[in-house]
Amino acid sequence: MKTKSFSDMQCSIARTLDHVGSWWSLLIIRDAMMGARRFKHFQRNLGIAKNTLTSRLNDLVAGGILERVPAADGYAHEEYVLTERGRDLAPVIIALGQWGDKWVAHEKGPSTVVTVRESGEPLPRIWPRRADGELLALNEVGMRWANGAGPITETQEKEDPS
Amino acid sequence: MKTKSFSDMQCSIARTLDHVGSWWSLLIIRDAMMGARRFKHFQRNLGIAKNTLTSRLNDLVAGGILERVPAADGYAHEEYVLTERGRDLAPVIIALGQWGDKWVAHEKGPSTVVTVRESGEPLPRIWPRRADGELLALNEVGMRWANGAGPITETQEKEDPS
DNA sequence: CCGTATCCATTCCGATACTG
DNA sequence: CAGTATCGGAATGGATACGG
Repeated sequence: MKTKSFSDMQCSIARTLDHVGSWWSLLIIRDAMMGARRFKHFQRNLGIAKNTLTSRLNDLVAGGILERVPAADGYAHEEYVLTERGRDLAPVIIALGQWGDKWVAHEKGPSTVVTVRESGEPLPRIWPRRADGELLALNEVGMRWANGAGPITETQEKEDPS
Repeated sequence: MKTKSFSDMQCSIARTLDHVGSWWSLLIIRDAMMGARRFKHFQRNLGIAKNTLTSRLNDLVAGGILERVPAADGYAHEEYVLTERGRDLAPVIIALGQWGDKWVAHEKGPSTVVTVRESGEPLPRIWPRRADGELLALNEVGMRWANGAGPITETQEKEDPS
């Protein structure tokens, strides 16, 4: 991000963060998922400065998250639409939103609502599941370094206590 | 974040982003999920400057994501452990990692592996599902503003082309 | 080992004015 | 409407030296 780029880290999370770019990027992606396609949509919804928005949009296009396409209705301007790469960020966006709804909700309630379209009910929490769809407890999820080492609840070392 | 705080936005995503603080925060949380508990763990794993690490850790503690606890082994130092609030960020972390694995993988492969502990197999993709666990296509997921307005694939307006 | 205190470089962002 | 150009302020992050 700032001084050091994360893109050379051998860590998918860091590489993703480096790619997405900044917090504004995620909010722009959220708005794109909500249907925003035009410069003025993003600008109005987010209250972001125009030059900043230009910069973020360019980054997202360069990163293959957004794509510039001619306006479908025949007008002169171009529009910004999510690529497959960008749509694939939906779980990240939704998970962020669900965490916020649960832990840092606004007193006036959430501004966006995510539902199962078929039933109209709120989308179940995005959460680790088994292949058959069963929810997993966190201690049933194994996180380890690719080179071996310990599970989520243990430290990676024996030696050298303080 | 920078100049403007997102915390007053009526948007769970923005509020979450504001809470988490910075990219380093998410990497620190990832490490904590991997079992890191001590200052030196984070510092070594992330290659982060000490003062920056101090600052981020303090923010995370203040935000209720991490908790300072006495070292379990009786040594003088304290350790940092995830709160429930922090553990609840697991879906975000995992989703970020999965996106990175898919789209911006490192040539040497991912550095961390997430599995179903029971079977040892890779964790299925974190993705929106119905209550019964069935995967949803993105167009089966409804995203709308809380005050009404259109679905994910439509713009929010009729007026004012150009 | 775990920080804290300075100092400094880079980046991000916002406000404003201006162009096609 | 959709940017671009310039400016300045703020936050992030790194290096280093120092204390508990």
